[in-house]
Amino acid sequence: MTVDEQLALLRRGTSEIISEADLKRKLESGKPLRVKLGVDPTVAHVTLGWAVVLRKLRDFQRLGHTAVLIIGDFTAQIGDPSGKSKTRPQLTREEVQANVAEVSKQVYKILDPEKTEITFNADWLGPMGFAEVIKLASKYTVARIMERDDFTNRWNEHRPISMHEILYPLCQGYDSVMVRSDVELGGNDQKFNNLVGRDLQADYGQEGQVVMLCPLLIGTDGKEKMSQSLGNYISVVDTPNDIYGKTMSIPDELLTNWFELCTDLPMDEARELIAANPYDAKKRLAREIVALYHGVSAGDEAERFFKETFSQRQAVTEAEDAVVPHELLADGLVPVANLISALGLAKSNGAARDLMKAGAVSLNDEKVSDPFAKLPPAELDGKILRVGKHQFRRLILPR
RNA sequence: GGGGGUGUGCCCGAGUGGCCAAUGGGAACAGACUGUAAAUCUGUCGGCGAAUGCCUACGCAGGUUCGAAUCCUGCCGCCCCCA
Repeated sequence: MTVDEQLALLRRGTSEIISEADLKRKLESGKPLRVKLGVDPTVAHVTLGWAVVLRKLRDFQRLGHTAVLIIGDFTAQIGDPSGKSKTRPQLTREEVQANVAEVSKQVYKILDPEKTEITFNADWLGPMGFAEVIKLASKYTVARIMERDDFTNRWNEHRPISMHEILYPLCQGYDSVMVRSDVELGGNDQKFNNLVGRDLQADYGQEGQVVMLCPLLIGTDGKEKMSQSLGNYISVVDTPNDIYGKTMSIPDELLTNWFELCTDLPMDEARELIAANPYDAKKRLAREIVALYHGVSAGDEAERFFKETFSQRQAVTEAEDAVVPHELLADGLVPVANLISALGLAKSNGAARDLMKAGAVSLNDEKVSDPFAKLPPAELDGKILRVGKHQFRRLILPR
């Protein structure tokens, strides 16, 4: 593959490359590049949003380069100032490692483990002395730090900015120095942080990294960036039916964005599909995404399930098994509301009853709208309990 | 260091002694419609409970009162002005 062809591949799904000339030069050098990606250790799932950059990273790997994942176990304690500036939960090293073990399984659905390095930034940020911190801080000016949107806005709106938040970009930038990254990938919201890395590397006598930014994937709510904390996400380990269904629920306006960032379908084809019929295009999108993480046949299967269940409204006949807890069997009649909350399908008994009143609960396609309904176990066994649009369970009696 | 202001449920934001689990808007969830889209309409929206009920909640801790989100004291956070 020529360098220009490589560039074309790498460009898809990115919004900015700083600078493309630098990237081209690095590719031409022929040496394997170290491509850095910062990872938040507090997340538990690889979402499609995160997958956007991971997939880009995989493109690099296919071209022979090395992915360098930096687990931000130290920086997580500070919390990225962007967004709502909420302090993140502090995790111990052990918790972080357990988390990382779990998440990396998901990450390797996309990345090639052979070409992936995983490092923890507490390894170098943790032991730094105050003098070293001061030295690092001296490399950057307040004026430059304040260029960051989030800081500018908060400053103008008289909202607080803590000193430690100002150091956050420096921590991330220092990571780049420590791993000697050639390229750093990130979402658009990481532009400032990643540019600090590029600058700091120069200060430490290294060649500045190329900064590659991907647009943020809008979540299933159609409004905010996809994120776990907002609950508007699809995880790559969601079941095929869930991935398919959640994808079908995104607003039409997101189609172009999602095709570009979540699939490998050529964009000309995607645009044609969308122009022809958004609904059919969305089905194609959903099928493509399922296929990416569960295989082509899973995509077809999910589409069939969706069509039968939602388009044709056939009764659902297959669902995850759920055992009726034996304590609910004690007096011979099972209160349905309690069953629903016990199975985690509603937050509380009260919430379950609210759902029943609203007509959101059914057993084998028959509505159970009496909030105090109690049924003999025999009438539950083997039946499909449905709560809301997309929660299904096949009820099993304990033996 | 001095002076002023402010702190309410997921968010914004009313509420200045009882009728307040707390008006309104947004979000969220559910129902109808539908393409599990959009738009629209309807319902729910602190927890437990079958319930007239109980518990928890209006920054935190105390106090006044028969009774406080509302009054008092102290503390904490945040903002503004001055130094």
